[in-house]
Amino acid sequence: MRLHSRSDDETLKPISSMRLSRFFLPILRETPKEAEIASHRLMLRAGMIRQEAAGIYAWLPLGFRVLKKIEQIVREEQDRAGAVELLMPTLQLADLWRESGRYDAYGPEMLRIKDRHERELLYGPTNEEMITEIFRASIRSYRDLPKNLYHIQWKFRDEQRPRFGVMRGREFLMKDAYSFDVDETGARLSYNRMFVAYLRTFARMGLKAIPMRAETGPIGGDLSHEFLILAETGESGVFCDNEVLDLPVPGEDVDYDGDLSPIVRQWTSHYAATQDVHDEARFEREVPLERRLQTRGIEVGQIFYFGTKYSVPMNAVVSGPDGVEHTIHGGSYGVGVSRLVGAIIEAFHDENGIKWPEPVAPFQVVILNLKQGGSDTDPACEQLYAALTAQGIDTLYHDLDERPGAKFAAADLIGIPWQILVGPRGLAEGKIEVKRRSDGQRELMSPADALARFDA
RNA sequence: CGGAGUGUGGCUCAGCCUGGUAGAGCACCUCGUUCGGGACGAGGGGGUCGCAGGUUCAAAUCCUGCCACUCCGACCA
Repeated sequence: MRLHSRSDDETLKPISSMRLSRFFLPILRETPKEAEIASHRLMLRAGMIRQEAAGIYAWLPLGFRVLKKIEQIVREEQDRAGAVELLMPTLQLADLWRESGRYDAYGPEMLRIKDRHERELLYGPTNEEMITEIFRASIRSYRDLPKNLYHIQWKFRDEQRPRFGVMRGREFLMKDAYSFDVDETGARLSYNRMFVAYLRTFARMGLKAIPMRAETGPIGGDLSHEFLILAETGESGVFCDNEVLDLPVPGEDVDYDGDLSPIVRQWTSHYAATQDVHDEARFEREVPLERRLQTRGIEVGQIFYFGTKYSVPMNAVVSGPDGVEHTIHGGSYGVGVSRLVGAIIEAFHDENGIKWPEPVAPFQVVILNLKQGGSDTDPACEQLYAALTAQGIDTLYHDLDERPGAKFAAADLIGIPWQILVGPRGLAEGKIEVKRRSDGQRELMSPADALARFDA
């Protein structure tokens, strides 16, 4: 199988187009009874996931594509902000967690297992201990700081009650980054970099994510923000000044080495808090009545500054400019990558199915051959499919011998942003129809015009 | 972890109360007619009825235990 093709500009580009006849897309016509919320229902119906156990899902090809797209956006923005990717294992030694004191503190949410030698292991719910161990083994000088290391890896938290599909699974894919600085001043700069990176990350997925002051929970520390997207089905109650919805998101050219505090200040000066930390008196004092927004939200990320919580017990120190050892100041920064798949669907769907924002869509375009086997439609579809693929557009060609109605329903369900309808009726006039999934807008045009429109 | 439920073909469900050798719709296969918003007809394939015991001539159905899953609540990226 060819995995790559060489395009005109000599860069390697993966071939991501697909014929439905070769794909694996087990669409369900009826809604499985266990699915309560829209994203869970639609992910099951669209053949994106299959439940294997409570809170544990197999990612089928369509869902996997979206997961990968989201993961890549997260990765690009972490890299842009100066974080460095690595990959830590899912299994960790219990002894490592005894060093920080969390092995006993964490409770039954942590999955504990033993190997054949009776050694105690755990399936990592997070990686502060391990990254601190990795850091302290190699970094000795303040001159090597700051550092921010991250990985995108599967986590396991044995939730008492998993629900809402991938929004609250036990196994989930998370990006977790860890910053190391010589003092609190430096750590707060690292915190701000992640703050800004998160604003950009979620905006690139088409989401309005609002940073809110948060409790620090079992991770510890004294400075933390949760990033929530607003959705009625969210698990957290939120109170905020609706002006935060219109604040500008920093562009690609943001200087991560510069002073980011004005951006952070702008986003944090408006009232925004989850139910846990909500202060009604302050809310009423600071926000005029007409701007008070009380709704629900889905947490898609959280950032913490936790100081020396792990570096003290685990003895992570560097030599400072003064020649003496300084305990490093740390922060951790999580993004729920798999949760985002569900969260995005919650934000973008209608009664017919999903409406993917283009940056995370599993395909950009789906071609619907309205008369499979037609002497005019088949070659027209083949030409479009080949040309779009050559243009670098991820295209799904619905080439199954199904009735038009079934193809329309399937296309709406799986939510590809653009549908190209190729039928004998339009083709008789040399036209095909381009339909935008987000608003249903349709336009008749020639195949050549359609190709021009999608010329990246 | 408290409370409430559910396990019957891939999916949605009926059958269980009142035991008698397993059904429907959708999906799938074959043929034909169809074909711009989930077609129709005819024929066909597919199920250890969650698992293990027990009662009985006979268990999807009654009894006991276990397992899995779901929902409400408390808790969490």
